[in-house]
Amino acid sequence: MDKRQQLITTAFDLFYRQGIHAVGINQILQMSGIAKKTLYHHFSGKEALVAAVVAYRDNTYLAWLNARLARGEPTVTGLIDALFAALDDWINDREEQLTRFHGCFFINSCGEYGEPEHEIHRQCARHKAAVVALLADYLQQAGLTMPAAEQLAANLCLLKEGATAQAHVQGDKQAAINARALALFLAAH
Amino acid sequence: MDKRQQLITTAFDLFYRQGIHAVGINQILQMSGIAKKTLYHHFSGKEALVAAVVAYRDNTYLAWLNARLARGEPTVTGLIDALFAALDDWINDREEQLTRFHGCFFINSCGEYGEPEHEIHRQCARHKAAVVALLADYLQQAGLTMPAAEQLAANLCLLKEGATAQAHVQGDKQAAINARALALFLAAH
DNA sequence: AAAAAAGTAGACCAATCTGTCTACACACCA
DNA sequence: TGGTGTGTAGACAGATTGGTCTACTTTTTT
Repeated sequence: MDKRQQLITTAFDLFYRQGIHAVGINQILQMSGIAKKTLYHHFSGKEALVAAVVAYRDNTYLAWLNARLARGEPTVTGLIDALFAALDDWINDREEQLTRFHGCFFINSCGEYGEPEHEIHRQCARHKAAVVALLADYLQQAGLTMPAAEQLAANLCLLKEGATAQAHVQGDKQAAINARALALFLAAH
Repeated sequence: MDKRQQLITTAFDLFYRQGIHAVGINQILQMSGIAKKTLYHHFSGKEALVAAVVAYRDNTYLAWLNARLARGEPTVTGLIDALFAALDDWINDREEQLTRFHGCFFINSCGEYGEPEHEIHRQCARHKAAVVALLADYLQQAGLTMPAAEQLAANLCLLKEGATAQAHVQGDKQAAINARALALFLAAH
């Protein structure tokens, strides 16, 4: 078990639940049982750890979403079903690999690094772009031409972000189901 | 020139831009030029100040939204136009009273107070419910019956949250325009 | 077998955090 | 006239922050 990876996953758990600035280095060290020197051997400072944590979540989330989309039918409605079924599972804590739902980690992080010029903020923006691109790719494979696929992917992500925010802030556990209905309605023209 | 109010607005500006936990009491005091004793005279501690800041933003935002909705035509499409025109103005920094756009303060705050049981989180949830209720009220006045008005209001808010998140994280300045197109399409059946 | 890399515990540092306190000033009102 | 409420500046306290460092051990590679 790689100590570097242990630090990242422990830090992610704490950051995701409590926010980044609310969690201290010592808390991460204590919870993971790793020495301070080891942390500073792998990371130049807290900011570097934060960047690594965001990158880790980026990978984890994209891999999960990709697997869930691949599992569904390769049609537009099939992909919409797969997307919002996945979202529903996440929101209702049926996906252990994503940790207990506390909203979107990238949106949360942008709340703490509000300036768009900040590197952490940029990383989050890149993640969101990757999600749209992934979705557009699947939609294209389902028969949509490129401008239409990108357009629909962006709209589906808008619904996804909205549902995620509502689920977290308001505790609306059915947000994904509602969003799916809107998405299917939209796709049906 | 109420010192209490000065503290709240200064704290809001800093919290909104940098996040709550990233801003210290002393920074707020220095920026507002107010003595520490005065702060602790008005508030029992930082948490109480945070709560007051959230309540302040709750009032400000609802008042602004109410004014913008009242300005529009009292029809369903007129309200949708008014809602997303307001959102567009906010995102593109044409609304000074709301401070430069840094996403939704309530979503950001829930990122820092992730547990739904936390009082700050609850305050944010109540704000979101109030927004939905305000919108439902206007939709009802536009002729919709109660269950339909509430349903549409919730869906419009889902689009609004999605657009807000996309605008902040990805810097998508046209998010409100896109969301309006979806909303109008939805309302037209 | 030796060298290099990765690990340990925890003392230590300067800075910063929230919050307390003293001592004093001004305004308002009974 | 005297009390109450609101304000000031800033020293101070105790905890915690991110980060450095020494001295030592374990693991891996050559």
